Amino acid sequence: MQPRLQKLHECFTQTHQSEYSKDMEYSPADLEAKWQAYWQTHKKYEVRELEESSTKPKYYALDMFPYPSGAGLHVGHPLGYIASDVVARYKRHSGYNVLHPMGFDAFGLPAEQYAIDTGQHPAITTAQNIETYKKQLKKIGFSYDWAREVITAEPSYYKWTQWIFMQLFQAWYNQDAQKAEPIASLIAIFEQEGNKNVRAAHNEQTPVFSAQDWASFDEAQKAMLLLNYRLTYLAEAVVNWCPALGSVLANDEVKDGFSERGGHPVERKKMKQWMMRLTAYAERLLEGLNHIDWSDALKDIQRNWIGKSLGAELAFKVEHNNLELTVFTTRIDTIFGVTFISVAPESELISQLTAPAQAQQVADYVQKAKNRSERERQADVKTVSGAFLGTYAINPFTGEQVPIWVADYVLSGYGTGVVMGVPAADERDHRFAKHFGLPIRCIIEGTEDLANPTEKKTGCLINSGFLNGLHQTEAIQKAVDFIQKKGLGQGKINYKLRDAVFGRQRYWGEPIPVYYKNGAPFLLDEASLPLVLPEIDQFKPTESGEPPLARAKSWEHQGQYAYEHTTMPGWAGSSWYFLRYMDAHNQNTFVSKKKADYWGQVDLYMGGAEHATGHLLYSRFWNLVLFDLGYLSHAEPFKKLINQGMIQGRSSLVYKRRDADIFVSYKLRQADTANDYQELHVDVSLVSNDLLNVEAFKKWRPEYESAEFVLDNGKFECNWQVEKMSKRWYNVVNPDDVIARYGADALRLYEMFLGPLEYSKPWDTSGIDGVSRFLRKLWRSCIGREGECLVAEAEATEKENKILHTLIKRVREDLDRFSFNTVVSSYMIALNELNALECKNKMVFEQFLILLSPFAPHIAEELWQRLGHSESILDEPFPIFEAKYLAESGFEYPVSINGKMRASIWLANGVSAEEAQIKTLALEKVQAWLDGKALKKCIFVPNKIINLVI
RNA sequence: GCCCAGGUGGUGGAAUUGGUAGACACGCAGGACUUAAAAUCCUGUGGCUGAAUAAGCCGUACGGGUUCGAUUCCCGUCCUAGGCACCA
Repeated sequence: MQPRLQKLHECFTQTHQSEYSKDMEYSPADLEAKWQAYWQTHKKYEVRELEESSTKPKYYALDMFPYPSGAGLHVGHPLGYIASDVVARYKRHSGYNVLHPMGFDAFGLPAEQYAIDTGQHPAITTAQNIETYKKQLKKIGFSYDWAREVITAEPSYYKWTQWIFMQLFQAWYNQDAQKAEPIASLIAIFEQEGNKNVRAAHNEQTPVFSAQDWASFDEAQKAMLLLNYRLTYLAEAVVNWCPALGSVLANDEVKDGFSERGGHPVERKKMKQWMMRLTAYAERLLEGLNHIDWSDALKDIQRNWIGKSLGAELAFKVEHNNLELTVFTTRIDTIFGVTFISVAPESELISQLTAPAQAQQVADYVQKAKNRSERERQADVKTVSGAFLGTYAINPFTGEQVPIWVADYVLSGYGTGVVMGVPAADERDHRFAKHFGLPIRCIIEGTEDLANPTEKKTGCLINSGFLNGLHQTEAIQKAVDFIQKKGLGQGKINYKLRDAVFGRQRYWGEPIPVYYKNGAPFLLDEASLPLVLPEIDQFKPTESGEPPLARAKSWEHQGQYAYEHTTMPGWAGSSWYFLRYMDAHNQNTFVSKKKADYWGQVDLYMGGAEHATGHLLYSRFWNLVLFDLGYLSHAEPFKKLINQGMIQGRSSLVYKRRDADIFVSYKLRQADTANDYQELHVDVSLVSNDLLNVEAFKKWRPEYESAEFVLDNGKFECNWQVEKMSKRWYNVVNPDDVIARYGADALRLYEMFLGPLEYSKPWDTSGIDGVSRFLRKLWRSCIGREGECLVAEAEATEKENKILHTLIKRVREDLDRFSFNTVVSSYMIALNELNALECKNKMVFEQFLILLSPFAPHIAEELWQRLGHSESILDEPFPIFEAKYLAESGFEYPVSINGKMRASIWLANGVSAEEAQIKTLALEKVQAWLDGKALKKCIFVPNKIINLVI
């Protein structure tokens, strides 16, 4: 614990452990340690796969495992863990065989950056951080089966990450079968007929060869050709290069031209890289979303990222040339509005398309456009630039001549890298045409008089030949039919999704199990896995810019062939860890088919939405590949997924006058407009209920030792604001401190009580008093001042049963819809009501404790024992709701007049509408409101409401 | 710019299918117990008018609409957070 908190903490623990001995007083520190030790020694959370004869259904509750950072956990991290633990425990009470594991995503940049700075091996830093995390997690009382812990950086784990890489390498995507197949079946086709007729996901510039050609190739040539088809392949590609990190990054690791980790600038660079053929699965990744229970928001993020668009590809002939330009468009219906064609600056056709007179100008422009960094291009999206090539293409629909331009708004990587310019229907084309004075031809009815015709994008077509009068969908259909009949092109689906870069020029990652022979990559034997990360003297790149692994001494395959020097990215290990938990110690395979089939899909996956386009996409991809190859029986790994919100910090702010060392209490500052104030963040541990502990503040900030503090009514009030929990704002709250003061049960209850799981909400430590009070109240309801048990066997009264069953109903219903916050409040309501009745019924409290135990397992175990049980509460069946206890003989109806609640009336069940009306009208209050006016209508909804219209 | 989610007291939030808006909790105010404090318990607490624990008016971002009845459904506007962003 930080020293400044130490004092505060001592002060609190003193008051809490005052006059009573431990047996009498609710003392979370003691009983939580006791039960955590009990669970561990009795292995209460170790789970086994069950025999087929067992009737217990399985349930797999999973948390996104953490990257163990040096800072340790703050109270925001366990939010999702607590929720999934509540579900895991609830399912266990409900008779499920529950798998609830935890592990660590242990490869990653921070440990490596630290290694570069200090020379400390990242394995050591990582191991230390994992220890800290585990200690913190264990204090919260999770029901994790630690015997199944996985750590991605351990050779026994990454052996299988490498093995999966090998499966991807040895597979190709058969588009006829719509699935991955072993590469052997592709080689068989090549031997038979070459690659002419193969329908496979492959690289663009794959040469065409015959069976004879294939037979004549040597080993290295064959290896290079097969790379064009493998699901993981080595290719020259434009990648996101981050000079500060010395590594390439995947698209999801780059945000607005900066690296997501560290915020360093990222450049586009052409490099030879290991890639994953993610695009082969674009359609299935999209389609699979329809079969899983994820939030629509998250599915939308993935859908947008995959970016499917339906369109058409068609060829424009180039004048005085044999070339054809193929364009991709989603609006082929606007073809009659084409007034120019533009190609991307990266296009290899430019030199052939450029007229000699324009050559210099075009070369200059292309050079300039290529030199612009990704960041520059993104920064001024609105700047229009381009150059005329001096040549023309022919619009196949009209036979018209249209000029060909090069323009940097055209992306080489999307579609065909050629755009048909329709300035009357597309904003970018419009901007371009305006800037260069190209003609704009309106082709949609009602746009002729608009200053900017692109404001109206749909409507009846005009000036469009045989498409005139048609609407968008019909016109597209007719135009596509036309180009297909004429052989000009065809309907085409396009995806934004790109293949994922898989190599990283870093040390702290899984070595890629590949060596090079005659320049071609070859896989290691399965028997030589794992390929262990070699020791190196420094963790930096070599002087010549090679990745750190190039520093490894005599690290060669069979003593002669160089190993691959890049390592796998952070997402490799996390793309399959959920499978390893099922069979964590298997030495023979990554997961046995039997166990994978037993546990099947993850029933509940809890984690942050920030992984939407990274981890959650890559995991689905690997799972699909393993499914295709027959290792798994389910295509989608995560059946239900919940994104917990972020816990934000609640920062405390004080105000200091700029002209002097004078701090002024918040409200006085607000009233004072004459002076200018500086706003300062203060550590939230120095503030309680927005009141600053001035003496503690002076100790924390010695430079203000002699500053003046202007108090308001003897108190110094702070302002507050919600922002990200971060050391920088001094608003980080450590769960260890909260547990030391209130206990893990209170922490668990409070995190759930804060609000709906999916919401982001601020952490306000003062609110935890409420749940802490609730737990103490519960304790005192069961345990007397001498430590004696206060509850006894008795027949429960009608009222007690009603309270209990109301609670059972709410807890079950709310847990089934993952509404954790309302469950906590229903515990409070029930306890308040039982206490009002002075209930001391043993059965009622026993049932209450079982209902509570998923949220507050320690106190539930302790009181369960003190109520006379020798067995743990963990496997007690969850209470069953019985409607008979809630039955009422009537209902207290609210009576509203013209929709406003004015009175109420108790009516027996089964009362007729007529009788209800008569009785309601007889009410004095109703008579006063009627005031002689006629009743127009009476609405009677049984057990809901009576509404009188006058 | 586009897509998506949301906007309810001083604060976190509740109201599951359109049916008593503000449950539960924090905070605040007052009281009891105590030498005192802590802890505990009790009472009050959306705003306005009012002496009132009489009565009424207003009130779920704002403006309309549908309905006997709208926090909930529909249309428009504003704001906040997230995602995407020359994707043809």
